[in-house]
Amino acid sequence: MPLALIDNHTPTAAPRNTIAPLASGATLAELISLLDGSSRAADTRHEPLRLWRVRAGATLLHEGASQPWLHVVRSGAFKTLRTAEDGYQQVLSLLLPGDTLGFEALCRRQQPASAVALEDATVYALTLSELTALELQHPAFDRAVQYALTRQLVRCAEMAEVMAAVAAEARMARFVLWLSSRMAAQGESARRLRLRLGRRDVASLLGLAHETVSRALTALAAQGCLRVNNRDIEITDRAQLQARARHTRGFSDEGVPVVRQPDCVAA
Amino acid sequence: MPLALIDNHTPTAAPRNTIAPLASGATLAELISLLDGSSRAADTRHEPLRLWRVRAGATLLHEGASQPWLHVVRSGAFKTLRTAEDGYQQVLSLLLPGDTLGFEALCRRQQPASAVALEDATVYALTLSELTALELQHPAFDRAVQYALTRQLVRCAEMAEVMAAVAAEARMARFVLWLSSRMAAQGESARRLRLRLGRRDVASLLGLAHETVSRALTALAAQGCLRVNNRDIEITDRAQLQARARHTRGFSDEGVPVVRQPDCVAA
DNA sequence: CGAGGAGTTGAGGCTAGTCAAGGCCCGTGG
DNA sequence: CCACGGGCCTTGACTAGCCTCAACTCCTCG
Repeated sequence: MPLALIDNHTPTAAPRNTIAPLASGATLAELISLLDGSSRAADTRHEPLRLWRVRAGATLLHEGASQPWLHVVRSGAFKTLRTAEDGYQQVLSLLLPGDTLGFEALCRRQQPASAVALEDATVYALTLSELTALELQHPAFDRAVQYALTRQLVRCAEMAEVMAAVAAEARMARFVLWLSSRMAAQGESARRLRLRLGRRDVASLLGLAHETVSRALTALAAQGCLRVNNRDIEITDRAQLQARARHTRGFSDEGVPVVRQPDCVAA
Repeated sequence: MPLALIDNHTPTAAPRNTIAPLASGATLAELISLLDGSSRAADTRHEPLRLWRVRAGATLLHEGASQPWLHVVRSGAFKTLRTAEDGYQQVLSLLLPGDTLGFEALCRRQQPASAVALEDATVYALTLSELTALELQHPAFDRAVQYALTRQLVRCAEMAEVMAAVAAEARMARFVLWLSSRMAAQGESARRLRLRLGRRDVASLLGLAHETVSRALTALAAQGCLRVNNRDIEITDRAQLQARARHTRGFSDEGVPVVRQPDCVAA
């Protein structure tokens, strides 16, 4: 059933189908290795997994819609966003291959956020019942899903740490470092990376004005930490970039001894 | 239950055992209902689940330690924090009953953050192998764990939205509303709530100066949104508080009715 | 070629961080 | 018993960083 969902981000008519099923056979083993980050190409069994191609700019998930589909990003990138009642679009996260999409529906009736493809992408598409059935049949898949979910929890805490930086330059530096580590985890270069988001989206994600994002990037470039060309960033001095990331306003250094006490428990 | 227990935050030697096993028999059904938020008291089978009592101020999880224990908060509250190399303690999250603790170890060798009890608490304690065994034996438990993990993902996105508010007063207002909704989900009052964190911890969590937190609270109180007494907060005008939460700098309340979609489905 | 969006840069005002002092509540110890 | 000390919280004054507004350039696309 070739269902063609149409994105609504253009006030004019959407010309082509921006989301379409992909015929290529996808194996469960590939999905599992994608979820838990391992690169093992296990069994070659040919499970009938649904695969979708999503065009850049298309909206895969619609905020507020009760969405029956659960996704895992296979290639490409997405941003999630919530639109306030005044129309402001708050960017909430950046999703890369291996990340889950729409699993929030497991505990909420409606999707809490929209998901928009930042570039052409492919995603696995499962229904809730398919997910539970696969989990029951394949314990390895079950663990892989848990692995992916907890990994995203870790990512979330990392982003909280990025956001908690008080100074704009530090926040920007932390975000670049965070993205770098994510790219490294994907097997891509940790030095040269591509900002998939526009300045306005980065600003929204970091809670800054987009002019401040631009200024922070040029400032970091002027200090020799980065080389910036539009959305392409090269980290030229990682150590100094990390120093800038630490730099909270006023709190430079304090020798606070860390108390290390084991609150132990008898087994 | 009496809530005004004094915390022993003395950095000197911990006198007594601050974490101790609890003999009370805990059922798997109770844990499942705790995880997925339902209140059904299902089967009365007496599974030998480990239960710990944690004194206020005690550190349940140590950052960096390879921790074999996975926890689910049964009562009380925790904060998670990461200490930077300069000694600054960054508060990352606030955990309440039903939240998981330490599951990040499922995809990381080390605990990414410490967890400190804000008040006397009880937690379930499982080893990784016990978790997987229980999940294999009891599909309901497996789904409950997934439910809890995705719920925490949703919470994480909510916190990102709180943090993304540019104005300090708006950020504070959003945090109070967020906490209120969490307390309501716990079955407690959404109007009168108790900040479990000190001003300094709230400031750290929100990325503000603790003086700013204090000022924002008094400002919101002066506007009639709140009544503040130390860590006890009463929401006196929820509508105005929500208006303040929307208030991003410059984008004041212009009546721009864009799209009015139903906020939530019944029950 | 014009339109429009994205990015950059500058000027100015105001928020919020910083430093400092004081009040309050609790603990300890004289 | 009260003085003392050390937290936590509050308030004030000052200042700097960031948001706002407003240009301008560059690039893409129709």
